[in-house]
Amino acid sequence: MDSVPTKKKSQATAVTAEPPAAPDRRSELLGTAAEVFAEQGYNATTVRKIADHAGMLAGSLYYHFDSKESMLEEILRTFLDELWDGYDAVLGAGLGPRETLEALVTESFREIDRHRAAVAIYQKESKQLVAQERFAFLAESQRRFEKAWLSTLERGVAERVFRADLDVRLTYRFVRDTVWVAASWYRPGGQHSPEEIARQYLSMVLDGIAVREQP
Amino acid sequence: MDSVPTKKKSQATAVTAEPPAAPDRRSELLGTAAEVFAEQGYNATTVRKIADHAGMLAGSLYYHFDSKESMLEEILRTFLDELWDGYDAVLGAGLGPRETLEALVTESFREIDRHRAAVAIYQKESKQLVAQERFAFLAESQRRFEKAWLSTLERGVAERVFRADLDVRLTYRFVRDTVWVAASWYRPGGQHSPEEIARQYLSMVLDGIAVREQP
Amino acid sequence: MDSVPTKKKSQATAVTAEPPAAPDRRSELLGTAAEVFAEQGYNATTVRKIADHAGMLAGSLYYHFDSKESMLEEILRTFLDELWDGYDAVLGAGLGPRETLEALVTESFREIDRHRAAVAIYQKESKQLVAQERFAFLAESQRRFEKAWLSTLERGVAERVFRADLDVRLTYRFVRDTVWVAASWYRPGGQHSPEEIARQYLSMVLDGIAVREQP
Amino acid sequence: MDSVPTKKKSQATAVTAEPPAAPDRRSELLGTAAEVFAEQGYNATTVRKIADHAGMLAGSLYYHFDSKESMLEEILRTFLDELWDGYDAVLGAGLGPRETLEALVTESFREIDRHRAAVAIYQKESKQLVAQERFAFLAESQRRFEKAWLSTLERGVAERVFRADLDVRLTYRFVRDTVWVAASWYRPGGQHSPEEIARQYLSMVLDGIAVREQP
DNA sequence: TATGAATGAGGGTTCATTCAT
DNA sequence: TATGAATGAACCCTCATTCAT
Repeated sequence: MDSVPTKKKSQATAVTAEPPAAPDRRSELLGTAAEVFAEQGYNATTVRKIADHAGMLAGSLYYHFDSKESMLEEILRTFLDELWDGYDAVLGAGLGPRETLEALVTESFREIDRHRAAVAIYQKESKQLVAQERFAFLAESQRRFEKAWLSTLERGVAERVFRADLDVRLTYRFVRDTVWVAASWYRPGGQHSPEEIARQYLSMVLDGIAVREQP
Repeated sequence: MDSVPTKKKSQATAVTAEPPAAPDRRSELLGTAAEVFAEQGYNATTVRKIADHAGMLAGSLYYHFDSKESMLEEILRTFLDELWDGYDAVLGAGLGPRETLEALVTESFREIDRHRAAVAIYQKESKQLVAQERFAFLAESQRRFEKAWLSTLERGVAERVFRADLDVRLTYRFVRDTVWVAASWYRPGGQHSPEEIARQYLSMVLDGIAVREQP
Repeated sequence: MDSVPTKKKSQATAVTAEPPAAPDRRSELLGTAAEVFAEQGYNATTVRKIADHAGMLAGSLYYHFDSKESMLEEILRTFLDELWDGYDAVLGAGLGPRETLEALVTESFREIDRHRAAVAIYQKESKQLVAQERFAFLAESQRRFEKAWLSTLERGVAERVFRADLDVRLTYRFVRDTVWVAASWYRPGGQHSPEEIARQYLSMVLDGIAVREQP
Repeated sequence: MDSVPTKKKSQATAVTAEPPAAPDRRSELLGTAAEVFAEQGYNATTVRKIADHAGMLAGSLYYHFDSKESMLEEILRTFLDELWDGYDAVLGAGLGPRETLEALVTESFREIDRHRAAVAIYQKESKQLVAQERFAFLAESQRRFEKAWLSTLERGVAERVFRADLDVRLTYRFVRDTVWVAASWYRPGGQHSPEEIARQYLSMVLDGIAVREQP
């Protein structure tokens, strides 16, 4: 199960919770669902599979959620909300372009660590989903995302921190993809911490993998 | 349609004949299917949608193919066969590690150009598919792929062409994913040729995006 | 193949035949079809299976026949026509009840020998078919059949050749079924000739299998 | 519906309870399915027809059963299990050959009375089914069946209870077929009880239908 | 909260049949 | 006469969803 408690809220709910033994059955189920969606794909995941993983019958899920789609929506919304909490903090910190890029990448790997399943789902499904009204928030998020990265890269080029000959859009795509695609192989609790992966990754992106010729 | 001209043959056929213009209704249909699979995802693609795109009824497809799955298999097999033709040529050319890496990346972007749809399908579906006996050839290909890249990177490190502090496996994953994920946004006939994209990408990977401090 | 040439006609056609090499492609195909119908059941037999056995494509059969059902009809009609040729000869011969019964049974086993496939089809399918207008001739045949047997049995009882305590209808059913069901295991050219099987069977039906107590 | 009361249990349940009157929606549905299979043939029976007879939609059947085929399997298994309960009791009772034969025949007609539909299905379909792994139990049953009958007949011949000139295999086939084929016309609740039919039948088989010549 | 049973809309597939060549 | 390709109806089955209990 995805044991990802929403950071700040979790404490609040723990306090106010009324039915003692039900701190958040809902989030528990969402975690389970996210896990299965990530592993098998949204379409290939039947409601019954989710229910099986949760130890209940398919129909029973509908007490908690309106539909399979609403589960997906909630999973993605929760993830993106948290992601933007992090990103906004970085973007509002008044850092230089290189430091911003480093912070964004590091924050991204942290989110992958926390929401691996949601990220994997996002990667695989968002392209089809954005077309639906219900998932318009994905498009909105993508726009903000693109803007944040592009402007950081452009600022870097302008300030001569990044190379002048970059095709900024192309670079943006490469960087974006490489970061998020990591969700497909990253396993939380493995040998690399998110921060370490970020460092390695940044080292490669910023300085390249080739040995520099010593003049 | 999949604008995949068979490299060398394309000229020959263009010269010789149009009357036998239906040598391969089969390939035509596979191209259509690949397009739809790539756009909507394999599971979400109904056989009827493919048939619609091909201007026929769903049942008619079964005159040409055994099943929806066999279409998928043939699409992926054809793509991988051609990919390995190209890779094997590169790997057998006796190049140094840096040149090998450059040639592999360039070849990869050429394959994306030729088999965009198949690559996109491969990216999205292969993880679920390898579990099935029928798609065991995907696992085999992945093994060879990993070996080719890892050994190239290791050779580069040993020959001091690549940085000594690389985490080779991590680097492999980054490079691999970034290259192939390009299939999700690449549009053949767009403003960037495969070779140009390869060049930009290699520049980033090899030398980094940061401006080098002049000591 | 069902090597059942229509007895008398075969010679006639052989004489009149115009396309030298096509004495009766039609009957050949019907024989093939009957074979497959008998082995797999009418419903489970696809037109393609018949065509495969005949070395042609499914669609090609429609040059020779209107439909799958018309093949079935022709198979059954041919069989019943011949059956009644034989039965009518027996019934019109003015035999006593016991001799009539013996002759009918013997004739039946001869038909099984000649039209094994058709008999097997008849056994399995006639019950469903009679409901259709097209196969009304099956019902007609059944009526005649029942009448022939019942009257023979009744005559036998009246003439004290058969036991007085017989339930004639029940006996009729037993005799009828046992005779025809033999088509399901009979193999032409096996160790028992039709006449020998008839003899054994008649011996059992007429005299019983128990040893008679000698008073 | 299949009016198949479980022999001994029927009284117990009749006494204890009606509220838990739905212990077996499953058996109810199987009875319905058996009825339709018997009447229309397995292949010609659509799942929808079964559902219609049961007053539900086709898809709903799949809540109770895995597939159409699994319904067939369960129907045949249930029938054969009960049949062998009866046969084994007879075979283990230490009767003489004639009494064994009488008891087997009587038991057979009782099973036809109880499982008419299943017997009819068995008759029509078992030949095609045995080829499938899933229905291997049919072949097993057939082997035991043959052995039981053949040995009884042989014992009878050896003990001079049955005629010495019998072709035992042929006799076995006649007896076997005549008994079971009765399922195609037998109607439970008709004018003949199973025991009466058995008596008539045995009288014919044992003593023949011909009047004995009084010496 | 959860179950058991059912719904209804498809989805992949089969197959008898048609028809231009 | 036969082929190759397609049609269209029907079939078995799946699955998200509903609802009385």
